[in-house]
Amino acid sequence: MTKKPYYITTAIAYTSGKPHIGNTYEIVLADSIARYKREQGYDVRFQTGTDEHGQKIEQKAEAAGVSPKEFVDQVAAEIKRIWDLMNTSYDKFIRTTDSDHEKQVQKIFRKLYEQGDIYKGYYEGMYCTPCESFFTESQLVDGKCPDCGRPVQPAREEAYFFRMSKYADRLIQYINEHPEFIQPVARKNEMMNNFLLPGLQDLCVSRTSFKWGVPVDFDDKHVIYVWLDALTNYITGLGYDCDGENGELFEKYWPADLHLIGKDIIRFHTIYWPIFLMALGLPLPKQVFGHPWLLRGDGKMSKSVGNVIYADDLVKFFGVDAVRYFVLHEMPFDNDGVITWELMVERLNSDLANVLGNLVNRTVSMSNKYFGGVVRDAGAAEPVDEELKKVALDTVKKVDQKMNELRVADAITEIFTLFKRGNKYIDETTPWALAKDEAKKDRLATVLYNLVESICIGASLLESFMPDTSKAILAQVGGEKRSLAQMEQFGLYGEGRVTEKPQILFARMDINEVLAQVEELQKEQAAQAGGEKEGEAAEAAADEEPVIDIEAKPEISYEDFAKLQFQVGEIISCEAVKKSKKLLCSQVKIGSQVKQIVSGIKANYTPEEMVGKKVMVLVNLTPATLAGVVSEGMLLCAEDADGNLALLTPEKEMPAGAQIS
RNA sequence: GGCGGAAUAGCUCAGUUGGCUAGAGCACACGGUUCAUACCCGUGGUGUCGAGAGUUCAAAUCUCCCUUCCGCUACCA
Repeated sequence: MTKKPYYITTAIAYTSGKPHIGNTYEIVLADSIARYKREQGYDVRFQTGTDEHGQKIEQKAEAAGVSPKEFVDQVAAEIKRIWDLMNTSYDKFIRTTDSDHEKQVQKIFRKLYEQGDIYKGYYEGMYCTPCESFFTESQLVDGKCPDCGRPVQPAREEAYFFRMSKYADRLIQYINEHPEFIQPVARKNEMMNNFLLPGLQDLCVSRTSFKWGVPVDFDDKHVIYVWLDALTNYITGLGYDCDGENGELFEKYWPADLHLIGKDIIRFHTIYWPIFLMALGLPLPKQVFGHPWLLRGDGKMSKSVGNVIYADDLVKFFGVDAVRYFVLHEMPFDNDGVITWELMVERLNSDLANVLGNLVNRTVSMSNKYFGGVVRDAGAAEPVDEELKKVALDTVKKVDQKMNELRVADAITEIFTLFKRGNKYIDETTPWALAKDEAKKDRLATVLYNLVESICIGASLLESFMPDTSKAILAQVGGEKRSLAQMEQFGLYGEGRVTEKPQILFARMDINEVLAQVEELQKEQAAQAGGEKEGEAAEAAADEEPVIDIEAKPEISYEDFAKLQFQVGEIISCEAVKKSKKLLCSQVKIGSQVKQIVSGIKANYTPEEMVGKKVMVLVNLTPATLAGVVSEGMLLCAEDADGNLALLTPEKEMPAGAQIS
């Protein structure tokens, strides 16, 4: 009998730095699903890997004084090390710098170009520099920018674009006919309403502003931009060949059953990726699941604060399986989950140590004490046993059902319900009381047998989620790992022995001690981050603050620059713009006049704190109306990669109206 | 601004097509127990099911409206 194939992938991790716990969640989740599918009898192919191109990496490598390849080799090795540390059972770790991948990406690009899906676009006459937007001819209004009405400018940049609109209707149809394609379903509406139904924009698929990428082989000024390079890993990793010489793996496993990705890249996986596949004449993946994030409960993670949680630190504290348990259990299906040190210690103590660890411990302990470690069913059944058996067998079914819905957290909860039932069974049967009566020896043996049998079932189910713990439990109770089919009945254990002494599976931890250690760790981390900022770039560039890349604009002449009039302005009053989430409206004193200026900085500044600030103002900008309010200039701001804004202010006291040049 | 989602116990959440005294886990309190990792078992909730109105024999559930939060998106001079 041939097994049914099942192909599951994670997103490939960007090799700009060490992955934190949020990245790690995805691989552990995928691993649990992959392991469970194997249990279900599928022939599973599980692929993960790294996305290694781009300007950010080019710049980081330069800062570190190494070549981009050396840089990504190091980071990719680190990522792989953490994936291995987490005991994940991937079959293939693909890197986008793998030569066979790069070769295929080039071939794919060429093929799409030759069949007309990719075209070379020029910004000439269609680029509005102030709006930083590229428009097609049809979008222009009277030959001018449809947004601001100003003339569009000829630009010297060229780029390749993918004709997305050509396939939009087919994609809409596919999504409508396959309601399970985008998970959770709420995301489907977002994609439809925001992108597909309003009309898809063509996607820029090449860059000339950096070199670290796969070159377009017929036009080597260009490198192939991220999505065409990164997304295709799912097929190149199987040996896809665009000339039709596909490897066996591809024929067997494509289309993918599940792309597991973070919710931030759903758009690329549910719109661009399917369209690329359509263009290549390939079937689409069956399902894309955009999982939520695991966040810290006490604020955003930040290296400078030192509260970034890394998987290997967690493993040092709690061990691999405990960490796997945390991330899988705390992550709900469609909302962001929260993770804190307190929560982890609580889960460790109550679920892992008290419920599971202690159940195994007391069972092993009693078997040794009363029967010298021998476990066998003496046949002295009582009605109370039936309920335990029922819960055990039901748990198997419930776990299966939850896993088929990808409800991994719920599946684990079901297993722990069985362990809890085991503890209750001990109280119901009071083995220590039975032990006092020689006539009840058989009953005592049967009780312990039922316990061991239940534990074997629970431990076998646990394999997909906590593989080492599963093994450790089975070893302690002298049981064999069961297949799903073997868990349709209760009583397969036969006769066996438990280990001589119970091993502590999970030691309880004291929250205060943990927090004290965490504090030490955070100090170290913050100190390290501080050190890096002071310029020890070569040493630890991978952990530095992010490099900011923005699109390079064409060079301008001094004359162009001289057209811009900057002056210092003083904000004399400021209020939020109604009808807008991001805009503040300021009255700005510039020399003897006062201008009203609207700025999109509400997320970073309150109206109160704006007042009194001296800021840099672009004064001679054509007035425009924003959210119904006239704006007569622009406040200059710096912006980081996360969109945080900082107003530019004169470094020394300057009067309002002072010229800036 | 557009589209969508959410609001239930101290905390995290479940509540299927409207139907009995609204549930689970954690935390907390008390009781029991002693095989066990100071553990386990049991008991304990006056929760205006976000506010208001409506439909119905019956609403956490359906409709309308309001408030607050969140997601995606647009705008952000």
